[in-house]
Amino acid sequence: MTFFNENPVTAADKTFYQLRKDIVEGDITAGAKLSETELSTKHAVSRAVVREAINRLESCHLVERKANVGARVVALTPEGLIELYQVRESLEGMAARLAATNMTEHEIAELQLLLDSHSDKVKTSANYYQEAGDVDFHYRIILGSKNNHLISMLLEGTYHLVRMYRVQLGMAGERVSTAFDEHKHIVQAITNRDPELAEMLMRRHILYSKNNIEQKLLKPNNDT
Amino acid sequence: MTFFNENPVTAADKTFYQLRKDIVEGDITAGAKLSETELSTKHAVSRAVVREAINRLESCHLVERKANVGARVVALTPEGLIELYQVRESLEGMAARLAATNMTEHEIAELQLLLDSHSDKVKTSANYYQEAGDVDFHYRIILGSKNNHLISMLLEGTYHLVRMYRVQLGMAGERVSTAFDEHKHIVQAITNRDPELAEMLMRRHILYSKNNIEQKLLKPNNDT
DNA sequence: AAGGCTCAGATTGTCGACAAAGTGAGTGTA
DNA sequence: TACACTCACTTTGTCGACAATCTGAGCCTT
Repeated sequence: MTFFNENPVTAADKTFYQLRKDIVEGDITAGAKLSETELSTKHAVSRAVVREAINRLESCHLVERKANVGARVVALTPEGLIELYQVRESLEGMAARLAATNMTEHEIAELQLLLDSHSDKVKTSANYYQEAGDVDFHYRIILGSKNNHLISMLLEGTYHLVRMYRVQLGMAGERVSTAFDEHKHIVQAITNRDPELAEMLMRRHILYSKNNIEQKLLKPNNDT
Repeated sequence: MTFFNENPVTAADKTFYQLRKDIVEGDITAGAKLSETELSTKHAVSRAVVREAINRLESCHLVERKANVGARVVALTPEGLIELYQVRESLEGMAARLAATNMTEHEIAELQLLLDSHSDKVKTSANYYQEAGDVDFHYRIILGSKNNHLISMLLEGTYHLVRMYRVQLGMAGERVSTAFDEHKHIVQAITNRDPELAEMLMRRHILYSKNNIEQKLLKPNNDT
């Protein structure tokens, strides 16, 4: 999974990417305090570098910072996840709308190919899809919007948070076959250059995911 | 015009707010280079403080930074403005939708009052409205969504950029009376607790503004 | 015992200096 | 003249130390 413009050139970059990875994947536990001195010794860099990294994490809404007190990793709450999906619905819906007009024929053809390759895998190893394929699909449509603000908001902000929730609340490999069908219809709308339908289908797609997650969160004691 | 959580407690805060103001209002010209040493002497703080301020400006998409080269104020392009309005349409549409369910009766009543007070002013001094009233109106609906991600995205990011375009391309006091009617209808939909209509009306409202701006940008030589 | 105060310890905020990388004028060569 | 290289200068990146602020344990007062 390769993300938007990730070539660490400076020490602050590397520290930022490393910390982000640790937070998203739960190696740094949610709600934990980020001590600047501690992190600077651990990563063998100066405190200034760590401070810059933490500032960037704050911009991504992955940590919260209070003046003269310090930074904490954000807490994972059901409400936070719902809020995130509402933002996704709005932004990715617009992305799909724009993609329907702005994607090149070549890009659409490649999107079709991606879907075809998933078509096989979804039958064999179901959990593969949700993990990487789903991200890849949404990723391409976001880029296809050609709207730089939209792209950076989603790829530098929202998406890492969504992944943090997914990884740490352990919600992978769900709703696979239906989600795949929804993807197919979205691509169809984009192929037909139908912006309004593409947006509506994308919004429905994300809304369904949200409802699915909401259900799980409201009755979490079904696996005992 | 009071914005979201603006109490400068640290030197970096003050420098950030000052620089943001200077950039948005054009005192630091668009595309200009931000020299760390120069700014540190001018604002009488250390370079570390200026660096933190610039990093935060980058998070707001007000400046762009290249490693080992420096930071420049973003350029103002017609395309950039269009992109911004597309994002606004999407996010503020969702904000209106959420506000229709999440605003309290009291908040709605105050919104009505705000509109009534504008009703007078729009007849007397037309340019007042666009300047502060419009911002205030959208501001309240954004807060009314009660979605913290949405709120911070719009209030810390998008809105300052929009204002930068407005101030520097000088597009105030336009489309006032029609915009006012649109505001009225949006409030009506929220009062009726009709999320879908509220979203649709808000999107239309922003779309009309976008089209209006687009027209002006495409034929800018109508005032000679 | 409950509540407020003091002060030492720890943490963050700020600073100036050094290291590393980029920039551009000037020179030399074809 | 056009092009490429050199090298000094400027700017950014990183560092360790000092100043300002917060935290919490212990003590005092009521």
